[in-house]
Amino acid sequence: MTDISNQLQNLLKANGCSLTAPRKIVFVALQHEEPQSMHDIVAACHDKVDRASVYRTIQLFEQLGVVQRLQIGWKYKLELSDKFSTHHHHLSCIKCGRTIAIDEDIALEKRMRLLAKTHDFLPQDHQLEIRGLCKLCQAKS
Amino acid sequence: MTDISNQLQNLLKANGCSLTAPRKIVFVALQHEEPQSMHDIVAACHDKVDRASVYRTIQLFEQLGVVQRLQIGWKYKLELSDKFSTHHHHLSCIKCGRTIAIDEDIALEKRMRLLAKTHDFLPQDHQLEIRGLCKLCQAKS
DNA sequence: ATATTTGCAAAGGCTTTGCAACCCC
DNA sequence: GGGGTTGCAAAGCCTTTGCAAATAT
Repeated sequence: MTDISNQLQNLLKANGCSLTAPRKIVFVALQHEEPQSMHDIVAACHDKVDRASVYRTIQLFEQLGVVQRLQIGWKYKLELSDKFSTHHHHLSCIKCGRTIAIDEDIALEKRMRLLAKTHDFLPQDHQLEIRGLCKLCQAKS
Repeated sequence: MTDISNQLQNLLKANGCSLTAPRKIVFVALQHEEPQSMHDIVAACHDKVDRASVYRTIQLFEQLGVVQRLQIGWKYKLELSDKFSTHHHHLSCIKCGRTIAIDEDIALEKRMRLLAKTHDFLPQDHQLEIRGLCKLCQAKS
């Protein structure tokens, strides 16, 4: 068992749940470069996990902070949260719909912490989406 | 007619649409301190605009950049976009669900522009959500 | 007069739920 | 054995669409 799925198993166990075969399959399906729609994930589990179970698993994962929802344009997508992948932000192209992940930026994170502090807010996690045109789509227009 | 609804009318006109009574009502419903769910907006238009027309109007407004969707926790909400309100970001409390708007922060915006630039990305607009505990909920725990 | 917009009702999708069978500890 | 899980099918939402009537320019 890999480190990461071990971590998942522990997290589940700590909450009285177990790492079952269907959950493993959903977890693997989530390991994808770009954020995916629920439809994508169901498709990626095709014939192996029932749609309802995928929904239930995603819901559980979200409660445990394994997965997070992103608003990409007009629809939401899912991806592993920071605990299970590296912290990053998104550039999403309004033309081709592609999402580019960008690494964490220390200066940005610092500034955000400061902002939260000025509002007596205790930050736990955050999400940044920059919408615009990607390099390829700029070239096309 | 106020400046702002004049601006809306011009924008609609420029796209071959008109500022009808139902659209005005939806626009007014959108002028709310916190981002609202579709359900809230339909309710705010109660008995005056049909649900389908609210959906059509919101869709149109989104295409024209009047309205934007936010992912607040597990559901999306709607609010007027920067053109029709001041640019800001959100602190959303994972306990009480309240959303606090925070003003634009020059340093942050600058940093984001830089980030986009390093990725040859042409930014048009962005959205930041910081999740955590608000002052009141921190006090409670 | 013509094109746009609306309400109503019905269709379509997406998501959740009830329940019996199944699996894990 | 007992609680957590799953698949299946059905129910429930949320959202979109077709169409005739109403409205705007």
